[in-house]
Amino acid sequence: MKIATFNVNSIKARLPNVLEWLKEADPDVALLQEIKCQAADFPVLEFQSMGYQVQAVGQKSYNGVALLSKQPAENVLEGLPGDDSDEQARYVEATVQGVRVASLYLPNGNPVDSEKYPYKLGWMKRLKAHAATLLASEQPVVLAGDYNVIPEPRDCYDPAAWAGDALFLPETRRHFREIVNLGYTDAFRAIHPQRVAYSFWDYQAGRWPRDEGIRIDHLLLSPQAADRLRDAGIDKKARGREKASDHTPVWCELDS
DNA sequence: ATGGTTGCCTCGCAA
Repeated sequence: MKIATFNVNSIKARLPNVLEWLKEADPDVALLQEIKCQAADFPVLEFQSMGYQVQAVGQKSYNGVALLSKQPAENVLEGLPGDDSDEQARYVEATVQGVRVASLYLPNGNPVDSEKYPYKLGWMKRLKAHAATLLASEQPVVLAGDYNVIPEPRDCYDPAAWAGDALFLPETRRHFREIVNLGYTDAFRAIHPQRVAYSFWDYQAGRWPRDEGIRIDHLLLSPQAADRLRDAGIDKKARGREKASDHTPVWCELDS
């Protein structure tokens, strides 16, 4: 079972790109972030014609997540539990073939002296609480998406330059580590313990041609999912296309 | 040197 996550940075602007990637990568489940449209405006038919069912949670202009699956998505949960007043479209979760999968778009948090950083940390606390609840179910769980967290210095082309950024502050990394230490496995890091690889390259300042990126898109696996982890990787090809997103897909393969 | 780019769909904000 192949599960992939991809921050598409607008599904409307990226549709040909995403369809091409889907055709080549052929994941069983594709978790998308930053669709940047309302659910009603998501191009459902294009994905259905490729054999995918679509669960989309969106809002106008910003954020938005989707869960595409070849097999039915059951018990769909829209929105991260823990704050009914949070109206940002950043979370969708469902069960596909017995695996609980989530597409999440964790808040960026910049600038750190604004209300955005406490919102990010609050969202991470809610995610930790929910991740703990999911662990108690003892089912395979895959929490995938754009975490907007650089876990370690080696996941960044220039840690010093990012020292004060919301994606790399010690407080941010500590919150991420707390979720992992509940008992989750970073799929890419488990398969490639020594590899330096990135999932995001800024459009600006020639970051992509210089391979100056950061690794912020992750798949976190519960023990029952990690037991089945066969392979994982980052698809750099998508970032090199015309009209590319600033992110590239990250994936894992679970034994059936 | 505080640069530069993309997408939203407004004349700035978010990333």
